[in-house]
Amino acid sequence: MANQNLGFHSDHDHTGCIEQALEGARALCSERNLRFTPIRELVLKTIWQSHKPLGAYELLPALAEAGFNSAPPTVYRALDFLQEQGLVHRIALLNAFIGCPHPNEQHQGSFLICKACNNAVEIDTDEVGQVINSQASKLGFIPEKQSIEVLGTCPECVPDKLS
Amino acid sequence: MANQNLGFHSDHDHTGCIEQALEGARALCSERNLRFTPIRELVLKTIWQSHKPLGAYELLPALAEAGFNSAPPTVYRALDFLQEQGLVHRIALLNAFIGCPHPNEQHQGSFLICKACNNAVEIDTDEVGQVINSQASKLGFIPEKQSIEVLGTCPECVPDKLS
DNA sequence: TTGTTTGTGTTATATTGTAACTTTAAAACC
DNA sequence: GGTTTTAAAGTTACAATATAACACAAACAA
Repeated sequence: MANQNLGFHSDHDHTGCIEQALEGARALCSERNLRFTPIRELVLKTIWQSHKPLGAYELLPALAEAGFNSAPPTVYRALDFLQEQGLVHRIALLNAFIGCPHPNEQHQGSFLICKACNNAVEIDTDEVGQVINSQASKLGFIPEKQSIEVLGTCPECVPDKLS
Repeated sequence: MANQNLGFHSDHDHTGCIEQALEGARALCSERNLRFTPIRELVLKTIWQSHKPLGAYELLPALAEAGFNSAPPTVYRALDFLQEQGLVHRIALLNAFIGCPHPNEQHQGSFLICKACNNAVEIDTDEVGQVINSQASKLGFIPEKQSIEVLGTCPECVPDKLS
């Protein structure tokens, strides 16, 4: 799957990202015999409108527009499903959700998050993740879920770039 | 400062942890010419009653008991102050706060969190933190704040220990 | 001691997330 | 095809977390 190592790039063809994500999700659900319902698809599609994490409540208007019930439980259920399947990640620092560019590979979902433009980019932390896990094991701790998130400023937003 | 490498140990003298934390905080504030007010002290002390992260609202009763105003802003202000000074960390995955055993050293605050008993232990992630930061830099990203949190099961709570 | 800054009191409300129950629609079975 | 079973969505109500805005008071600085 392409487009997964874009980094912070404002000038890519984002339509491609969306298409790929939806296509990938369809394939994945079909493989796993899961129902990729209209609501789930719409939520995923809305999340993929940008590379900015969206809050659950920001997804409600899209549901309303499409004629669905737009109460919180609806969107949280869809988000739960998408998270369980690895199609979206939740960013704890922001209470927000973002699409995963490679839902098939088993991984945690680590992010660089720009405070200025709000874009978030998923990074590969398999190696450091293993270091952390082995450190945990030494303390007798059995790790299950890891969350690595970095707040900062992306290259598009660094001051000198702007001047 | 002792007691900072306790790991998951249910049987330590916790009074020591509390005393040390408060003493350290007093020293730190005095050094930095900051006011360690009764409310700030009480909030810190309450947080240190255990090694379990506490939600902001769980701190309110202690304020009420001591005769202070116990509306949310009071506790959030104290928490903001304590966080700024590195005396407590916020655990994003839990929306909860925990005391920092070594507020003097510059660091991020990474945690192993037990889903069963809720205890959280701070771990040193300076090395992996640097790896992540250099990875970020390669993408032109300027990191500011890092959050590393691991959910799992602590040695006191692993099934075989219980049987 | 008079301003200025910092901390606290207070009210109200914003934001995020769930519980519990009903209704509908899809899938599985006969 | 019709019936049962299960999964998803609709709906209402509310819980949990966090902040805005303004009033007041105590500490500090000149």
